[in-house]
Order: sequence, then C-alpha cells, then structure tokens
Amino acid sequence: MFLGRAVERLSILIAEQSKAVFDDMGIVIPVRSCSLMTVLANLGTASASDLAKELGHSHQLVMQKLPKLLRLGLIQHRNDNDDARRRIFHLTDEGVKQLAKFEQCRVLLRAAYEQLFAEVGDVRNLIDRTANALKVTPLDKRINTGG
Amino acid sequence: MFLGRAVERLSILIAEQSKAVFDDMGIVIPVRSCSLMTVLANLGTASASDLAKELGHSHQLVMQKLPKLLRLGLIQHRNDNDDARRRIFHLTDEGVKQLAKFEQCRVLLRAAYEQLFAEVGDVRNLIDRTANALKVTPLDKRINTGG
DNA sequence: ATTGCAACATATTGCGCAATATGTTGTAAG
DNA sequence: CTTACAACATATTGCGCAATATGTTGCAAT
Repeated sequence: MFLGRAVERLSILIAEQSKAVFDDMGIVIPVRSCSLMTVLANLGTASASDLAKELGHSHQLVMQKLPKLLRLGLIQHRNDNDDARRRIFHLTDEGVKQLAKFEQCRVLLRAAYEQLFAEVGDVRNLIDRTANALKVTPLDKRINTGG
Repeated sequence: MFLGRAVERLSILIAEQSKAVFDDMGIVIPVRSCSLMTVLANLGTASASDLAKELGHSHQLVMQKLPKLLRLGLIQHRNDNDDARRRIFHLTDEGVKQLAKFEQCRVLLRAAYEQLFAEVGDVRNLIDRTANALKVTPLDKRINTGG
C-alpha cells in the first residue's frame, strides 16, 4: 500500500518537473509522447500499429496520443495507397525541430539524473529490479505462499 | 525521462497487483481510497475538508472520491445542523466491515513488502529520499546550475 | 465469389490526479 | 445592517492509462 503511494507521488513529481524543464526550453512535445516522437523519427513513416509495436504499447494507447500531436503540428498523416486501412504518420518540420530540442534536453536531463543518482543512489536500477521481481512473483503470490 | 517511465510503470504494476489482492480478499474499497477510509474511521465523522487536511490533499481530490464510496455503500453523509455549508461523512456498517478486512490485508501486504525489500533492496526508502532530493533541488535547477 | 479471420482504426467508458471557476454559507469588519 | 472575505462544496475541463466494443479493410481459404 504505502509503497504504491510513494511511487505514485514520485511519478507525479517527476512528470511535473519534466514539464517545467520542457517549458523552460520551449519544448511543446507532451512529456509522455517523447518516446513516440523519437520512434516515429527513427521509422520515418509509420502507422499507429507500427508505433505501438515498436513502443511495446497497445495501439489504442498510441491512438490516444496522436490527435494531440496532430493538433500541435508536430506530426502529419496521409492515407496509404496500398492499404486503405492504414494511416501513415510522419514528423512535420516543426516536429523535427522540436525533437532536436528534445535531444539536447535529454542530454542535460541525463546528466541531471546522474547527479541525482550519485546523491541518493541508483533509483532507476532498483525500480527496474523491483518491477521485475513483482512480475516474476506478484503480490498475491507473495501473500498466499508466505514467502 | 527514462526514470519517469520506469517509476510510472512500477506505479501501475503495484496498483494492478494491489487490486488483484483486494479482489481475492473480497475488499471492494477502491485501492486509492483506503487511506481516506482509514482517516474517516479514525475521525469518526468528518467533512470533505477535514479529510483533505488530514490526508494532506486538496479537498477537490477528496470530493472526487466520495461519490464512489457513497455508491459502494461504504460511507454516508448528513447535513450539519450548525453549519449549512458542511456535509458530514461517516462510515456505514458495511464500510466498517470492509475496513476491518482491509486492516487484515494490510498486515499481509506489509509482510509481502518486507519480503520484497529483502529480495531487491529497500525501494521504499530510496524512493522517499529521491522525492525529497527532487523537492529540495528540482530538475530544472539541476540542469541550470550543472551541479 | 463468398466466407471467415486478422489487422487496423475508432469510439466509448472508467479510473485517477490536477486545475480552475462558480455558487453557497458563515463570519467578521465597517 | 451591509459589505467583504473565508471556508466549503460542486462542476467542468484537461491529461493520461486502460479496457472494451464496433467498424472497416485486406487477405486467404473454400
């Protein structure tokens, strides 16, 4: 219980502070859509499903992010001539510029996190190991078997 | 960036697994409303603002949780005769029963977390220290000053 | 050619945190 | 007594993750 709360608070804190950094640097990409933008840049053109596969998310989750990116003028789409089901997305010039800014920002953030980890410990690593441990042995099993 | 993702994933994972444990034990209290229920039990009767103060949250956030608890029959409310602004909430019998179940569950969960911490390390402590470090020196300052 | 299935896209709903605006009531200052 | 402010409650909106249902299109098997 209490671990959940603490983790959630930290998650919100990081999201807030990341947003503040983005604002300072003039980055309009939604914080939680950066990986989507990066993946799209690497793929060049991609459908929602392509992006979902690459990100390891559901295509629905990707679909929910796209309208905002379209509205921000960061991406565009066109229909696929070969496959009427697919809508092909790609970055706009503005999207490319924004992504370049983000890449600069990422370098700075990485350094900031290194500094943070040096200060308090390697949270990143411990969180990953915790998540893995919980995937291997979920809470309900930890309760039933008693250990 | 990547820390944020990892923390968020862990947060969702814990919420899911907590929900599963609750389901198994027949607890219908929403996972994120347990502290509210506990606080209300301790106070006996309380307004939304009382609860918010006690929880350290905004009263709006508390207000958003109350309708669901009412719908689940876990709490009731009545008007305050002395102060027409206030709506006084209290647990129902069902709410008391559910909270008792939750308290049993909490003991089990605590043990499960102790086991988890023994396995991977004291995540709880490290997360708290990380959050505190970020409150003292936010990400933007860590970027600007360079350390 | 039709039928059935898979892939893809979209819409809807629910949960949860957060911010903002509005309205109501109580109380204290003038 | 009226006016102004504080406390409280409510409503609305936005963001984000998740689950589910519904269409649509493509393709392969019959």
